[in-house]
Amino acid sequence: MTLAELLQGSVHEVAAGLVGWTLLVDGVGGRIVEVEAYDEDDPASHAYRGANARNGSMFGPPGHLYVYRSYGIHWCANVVCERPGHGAGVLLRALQPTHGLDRMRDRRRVADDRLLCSGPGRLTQALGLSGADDGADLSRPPFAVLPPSAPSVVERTPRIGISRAVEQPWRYVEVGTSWSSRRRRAA
DNA sequence: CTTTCGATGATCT
DNA sequence: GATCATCGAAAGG
Repeated sequence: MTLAELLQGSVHEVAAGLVGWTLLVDGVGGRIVEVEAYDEDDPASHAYRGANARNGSMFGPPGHLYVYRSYGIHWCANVVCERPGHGAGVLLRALQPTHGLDRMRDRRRVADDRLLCSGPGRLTQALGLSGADDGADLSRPPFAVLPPSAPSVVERTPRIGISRAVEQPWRYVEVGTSWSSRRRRAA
């Protein structure tokens, strides 16, 4: 399976399928363990009300990045999906760091490696992503997206930090990971 | 341990 | 003027 082949599917197939892949930026990154799907006709999606100056890359070619500023402070990154005439993407929420740990620690300055990439804003900071990367093609350097060696077990939960369509289970997390943005609550 | 709240800027109403 | 796909420090229990 190549990234281009995975991107042929629906936003939800792409989101679930991306879990376990490795994302690298200039050789720095890790395994994708948590994402969220933002589909067309999704009130929580930035693309819901059509294209604007911020979300334009969501309406561009699949396999590119949509990077936006969040709460005026952080950057968040999506993988753009193929939805002709609409905008859709998969928000990258957490990685299990595997490559370039030293560079990530330099950028993040946190005591615990668990905090390097466990959140959409943390992830972009660790990888050095910013608005300059909005629209960038993930199939070309300095980016690399590598398939997993074995399939992951993925669970669906409601998405985090939104106020519309809050009950849709469109967050995809690798079962058993300790690198997601939220630890599983005790039962 | 949990909850609250400020930062900060683009977009929406 | 309000909201927001967030984070981290501070305050409370």
